[in-house]
Amino acid sequence: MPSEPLKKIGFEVLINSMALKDRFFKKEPIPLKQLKDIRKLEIMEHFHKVVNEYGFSGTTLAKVAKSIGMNPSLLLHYYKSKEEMIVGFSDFIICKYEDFYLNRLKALKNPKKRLEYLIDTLLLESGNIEELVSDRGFYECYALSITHPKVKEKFRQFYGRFRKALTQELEDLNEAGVINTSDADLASGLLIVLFEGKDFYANITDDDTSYAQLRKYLKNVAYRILSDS
Amino acid sequence: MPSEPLKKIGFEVLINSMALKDRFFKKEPIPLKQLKDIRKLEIMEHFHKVVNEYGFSGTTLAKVAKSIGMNPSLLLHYYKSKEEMIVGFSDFIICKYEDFYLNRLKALKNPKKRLEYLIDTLLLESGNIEELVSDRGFYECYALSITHPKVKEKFRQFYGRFRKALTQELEDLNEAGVINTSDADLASGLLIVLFEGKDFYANITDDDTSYAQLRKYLKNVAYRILSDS
DNA sequence: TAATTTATTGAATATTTATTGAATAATTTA
DNA sequence: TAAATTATTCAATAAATATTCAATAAATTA
Repeated sequence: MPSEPLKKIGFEVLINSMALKDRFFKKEPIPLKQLKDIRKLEIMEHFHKVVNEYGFSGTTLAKVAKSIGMNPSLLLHYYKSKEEMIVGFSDFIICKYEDFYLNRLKALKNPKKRLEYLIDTLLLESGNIEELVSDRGFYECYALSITHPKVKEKFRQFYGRFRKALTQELEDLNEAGVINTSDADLASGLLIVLFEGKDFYANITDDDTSYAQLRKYLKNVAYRILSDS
Repeated sequence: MPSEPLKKIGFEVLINSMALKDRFFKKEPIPLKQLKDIRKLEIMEHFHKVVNEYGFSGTTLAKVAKSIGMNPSLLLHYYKSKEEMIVGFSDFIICKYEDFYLNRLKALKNPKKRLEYLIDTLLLESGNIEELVSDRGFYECYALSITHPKVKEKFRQFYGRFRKALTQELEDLNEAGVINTSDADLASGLLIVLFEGKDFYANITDDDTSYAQLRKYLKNVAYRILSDS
């Protein structure tokens, strides 16, 4: 029995629906409409892999295709051009971040737990989401966004949402009495700066224990600032 | 009269010696040994220009050569390969940063002035060194450093020096009584995190006044943390 | 089942790429 | 001045690039 088609599939949906991919790999029949989205996701994942290793400058359609075991021409059946793939990749990367840093927070209820989780994920955790290494793909996109209007807009929209959500969260925590900050908007800006600065730092040091100490210190700094206006 | 040849010219020297370049543009005769270094600097400056616009992926020898008005083959006379140009470019970028953020500090004497200058340059100033826009070239190099051992090492060395110098500076300021921090090393780490986070933020917002407020807030945060252990 | 749309392959292509080597001009060294 | 080194230009090249097109297979729709 074919599962009903998803109305509008973005990466948000697909990333969390590994069931589809499983069926794909088990060679079970998949409706075309879903196949399209699975293929696009598959392409993005391997694009990510290749960019992480070679950067945009070393990422060719041939390499991506080979990584999937797919005919290079097929890539251009799902993405009209390499340019479109790159823009799509920015969406993909941003989606991953948004899912990890925002959507997870929504699950927790207890204010104190929320605060702890928030600060720990943002400041105490090291490096990158899934892997231990820094995510070159992300910084490639960020660098691109500096001159690429479309990609820049995507980043600005994302960080706009990010900051807004953080501000709201801080206001809630304020209300709940677990922090005490007079300006949640400024404080959320500080958190993002600390967060991105911390991730940046991950790649420019090889002293793991010193870096761990620094993150602990950043956490304390955040608590100090948040607990007193 | 030909000026005597510089013993060992790195970018550090050349960047601050525009006199040589002036003579170059006035078509005055220049000794070969100096020409070599001027040419290499010239190539790096135009490489920077092109990378800032197109990223590494769009930067070709042809474009760089055209930007200078130089024969493409001549590029490879001064840099053996494109790879060597890219590695040289990382040096060039790091040199610029080091000159701007470290060497300038050494000029000032009065402790209070030094503190002000330090925090203002690191946290209050917006965006990038010379231009108003973020420096794509810098982030291209940073992204490259994630997978490129040589470039990574250059970045680590630089930030190692940066942090060490900051720590020393904070200890001096501590001694002079203008700040009061129990761990200058951790505090210097915090400053770098704030600094890089702030620069990162420049490109992901279009609200100039809000960004200015945030930088002012970061400055205050830094003073608060530095003035009390 | 028939018609139509989508998926996939493979070959072909025009352009661009970094790099090389030969030849000439200019400059330095002896 | 003569010899040697360096700067510069130009033409050539081999490899790789994204993209296109035609052909076939599979799935959807009618």
